[in-house]
Amino acid sequence: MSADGTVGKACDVLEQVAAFKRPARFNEILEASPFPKATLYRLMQTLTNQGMLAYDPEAQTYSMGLRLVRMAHAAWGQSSLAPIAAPILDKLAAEVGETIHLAQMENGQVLFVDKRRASVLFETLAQTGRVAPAHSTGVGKAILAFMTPDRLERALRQQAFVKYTPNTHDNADSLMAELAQIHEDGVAFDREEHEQGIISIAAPILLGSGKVVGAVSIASTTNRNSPDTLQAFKPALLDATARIGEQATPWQFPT
Amino acid sequence: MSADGTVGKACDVLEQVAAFKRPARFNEILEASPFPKATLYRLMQTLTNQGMLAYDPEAQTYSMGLRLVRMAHAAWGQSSLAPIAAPILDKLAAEVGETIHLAQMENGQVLFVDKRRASVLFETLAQTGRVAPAHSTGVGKAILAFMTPDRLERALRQQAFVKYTPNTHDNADSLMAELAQIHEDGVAFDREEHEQGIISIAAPILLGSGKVVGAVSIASTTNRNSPDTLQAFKPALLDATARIGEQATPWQFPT
DNA sequence: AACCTAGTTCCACTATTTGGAACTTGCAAG
DNA sequence: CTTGCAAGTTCCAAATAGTGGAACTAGGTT
Repeated sequence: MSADGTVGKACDVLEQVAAFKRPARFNEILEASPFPKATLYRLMQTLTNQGMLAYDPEAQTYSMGLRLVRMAHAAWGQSSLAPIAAPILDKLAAEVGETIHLAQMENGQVLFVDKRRASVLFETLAQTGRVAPAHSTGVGKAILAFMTPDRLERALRQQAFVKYTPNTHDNADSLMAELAQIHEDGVAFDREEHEQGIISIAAPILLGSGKVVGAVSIASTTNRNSPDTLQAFKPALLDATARIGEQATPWQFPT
Repeated sequence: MSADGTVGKACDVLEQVAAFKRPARFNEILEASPFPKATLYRLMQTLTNQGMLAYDPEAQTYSMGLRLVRMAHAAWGQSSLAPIAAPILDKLAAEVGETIHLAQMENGQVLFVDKRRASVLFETLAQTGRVAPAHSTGVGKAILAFMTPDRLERALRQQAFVKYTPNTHDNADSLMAELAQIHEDGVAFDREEHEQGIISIAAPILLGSGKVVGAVSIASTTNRNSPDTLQAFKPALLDATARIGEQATPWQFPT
């Protein structure tokens, strides 16, 4: 994306490697990257012996380093809502018996920071850390609806409006209309806009100052629920987000 | 630690910020870092607008950026045993009803990659990503005991032999003696060596080639169990580690 | 109003990064 | 066996990007 000197390039490389969902060969990464061979090579060497990347000499592949995992652990504990929200999400999960997501915004994209799975117990990290587009998820819309106009504008400019299902918003205008309504209502619905058969109700997490810092959603399938029945969870959901908002100190995201 | 050009410094800065377990002021970080003010300042700016750090203008604090979380998610799927081991750990957890850890080695330190909590359901990521010393944990010793001599030597050179409890090994010799015995026995015990009241039984995960890539432990408290009763879990544990080892492709750690 | 201290900017100096090209490996086809 | 090709690695002079001392600004304190 941008080019902030060497460090910026290093970050780009990390991102590239992350983009392969498996360990990748040097050449694969080279092809996907804008850097000349020698440059990329040196960068990857540096990152490798910093522990940010891991190189397997036998398979000649690079993957993300464990040092990164350790740092991310710190990140999770520090800059995210997750640790504050955890007990509240536990309680909410127990109450509603559905899958719950906690999300934050990272430049126009929804980042899932934590979740509670209804029945099957684990897999937490597997979903946590995943990114979804803002315009087609309950949490995304809940966050957008409560952003300040300028932040909203910036976020929307980065939207691609990919049409995942027939219900997905495919332009800014229809989305904006819904956002206004969400703002009034206090909760957002995902009516199979991201995935066929999956619906959710979501509410923003607001700081005392009124700043949105994230959102919580209760998701279900069309088999078990409809948007109308999800409506029943609204009080519990709003209670949870309010409590998280109260407890959140405003170490939130920049810009 | 080491100095690999700008990127190395950037990593050091990230580590510094991570070391504070809360968002930190510029000056706090400055004091803890070897870099001059201007240099640190520029580095942190770069990292911030790369999303590796997050800056809160209101509180004037830095914390780890969400971009790291996203990358770590990739790391989890790529370079760790976790996705392969997940179903097997689930089964093991159900069988033994105790807390289970999955760990990998990162230059002399044990990194917890995944866990299953006996009773309380969640908190997964909270522990996942944490680092513990190798000489005083079941998983650590299980891994060390099956390393090749040269890797072992390198790993031990980085050990500090901190004495956490009266039972902790405080020198290489006593540790080596136990490692030999563990190698023979196939499992390692942690007899309150890291934390008073916590014991565990651990077994290494071996690749077909015989290379250790990690370890699994079953942990309990002295109230509920003793090393002797943990012994009863040995078959289930060995079965689990064997199965993980079979399925693991050798994208493992470098050097 | 004078005085700190945390945070930010400046800028000449220099060390680091750059990347084209040449070299090495390892394997596969002739 | 040797020729050819592709992946990976090293070189080095040119130039860019990083350095850090010092000077500046903001905002709070005595």
